[in-house]
Amino acid sequence: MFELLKTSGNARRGRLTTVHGVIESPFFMNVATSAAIKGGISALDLADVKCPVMLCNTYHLHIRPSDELIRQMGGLHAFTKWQKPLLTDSGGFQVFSLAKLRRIKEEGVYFSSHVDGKKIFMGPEESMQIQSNLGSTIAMSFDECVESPAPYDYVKQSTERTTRWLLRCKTALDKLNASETTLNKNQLLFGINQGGIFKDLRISHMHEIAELDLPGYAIGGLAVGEPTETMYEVLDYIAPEMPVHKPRYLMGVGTPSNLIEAVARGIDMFDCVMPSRNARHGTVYTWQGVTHITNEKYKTDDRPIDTECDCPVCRNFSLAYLRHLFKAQEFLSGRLAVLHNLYFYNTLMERIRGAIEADDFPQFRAKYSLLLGQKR
RNA sequence: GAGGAUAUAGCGCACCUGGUAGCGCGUCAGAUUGUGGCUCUGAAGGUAGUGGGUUCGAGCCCCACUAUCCUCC
Repeated sequence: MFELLKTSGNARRGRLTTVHGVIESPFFMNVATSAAIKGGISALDLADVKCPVMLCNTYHLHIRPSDELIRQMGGLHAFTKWQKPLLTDSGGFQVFSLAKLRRIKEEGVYFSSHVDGKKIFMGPEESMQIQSNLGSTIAMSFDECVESPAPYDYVKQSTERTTRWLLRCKTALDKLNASETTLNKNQLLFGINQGGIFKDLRISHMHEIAELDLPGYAIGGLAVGEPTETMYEVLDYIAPEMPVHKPRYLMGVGTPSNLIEAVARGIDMFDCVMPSRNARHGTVYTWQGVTHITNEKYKTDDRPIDTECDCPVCRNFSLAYLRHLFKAQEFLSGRLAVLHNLYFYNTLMERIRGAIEADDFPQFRAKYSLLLGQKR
């Protein structure tokens, strides 16, 4: 159940209630692809970085260790010891971005595993079965994420197929949720809007999937190569077409600036590999902009990453120490930088929520939207 | 003590029959958007161990010295 608590312009402050707990929105989901946040972070660390939702990947977990195994171990919550809400991706995006030799048919996608080349078939029913086995709080529908740019005719054909796949997803998950042996009988299905950067396809697709009255809706197929301004234009016209009383999830986005700008356009949920991937490569976020830990200027810098940050890393370690860890390729470098970046992202969302509540969001946006994208 | 080999960027190497030096790693800087612990882009950095000779011209050919390595006694 989603409650819309307050708005500020198009920005929304809401609350999503699930069987695994209540989530205050807007929020950012922390990506744990293979049931672990890369960088050596376990579910036990996530409270320290104020993580509201963990996101795991259907595609990866299906291949290894397999969803059947995870189900046998009691589902993802029991397996990972994460007790709060958990979202699973559908596998759609990975099939299109990682898998080799894929063939898209009406029934689904045939592809080879990126791990061992094994031939795999995944369609809407398979994706739902896998996510049901994983027992996540929120399951995402199986879609095709079309790369950008793509020709209009192909996007149209693909989007229509994604609609048909969504119907099959709903039928399949309803059936699974009704089964006595299902781990999470309250598993929620979110639909995904596609349509590339074509306004008429985006809007007609949104209207079609909204008719299913699903518990939430996502916008897919953005931040896949198009200019940032184009992504904002799509949000400008698609968000008003989305159900008001359902959470809106912009998939795979983005930079701190992207999050602020998307919230300003009415988005409630995000996920992105950026804070964790960049952290592992030495790029960290601060309230004065992004910076590279490995820069020589930090060689003897005794200050924390961000003097305004009170994360466990900034309370204890200096830039000089972190730079050393990166140069020495110590495993700890990634772990500490990831903890900081996740704390930063989750705190950013917390401050956005606070700003909307305090009727201060326009000022917050004006102050930070540009600043957070700049180099410190 | 004798014989042989090598000396070129911080490190490891290349430059074919002599025409004023390239590569990898590292360093420095920048990318990175539903994560294959990646990947990509750009920059700085050497006048070739030292001295001399041959030549219009030497990293390359010759001599001496120095250093290092290998083998033998």
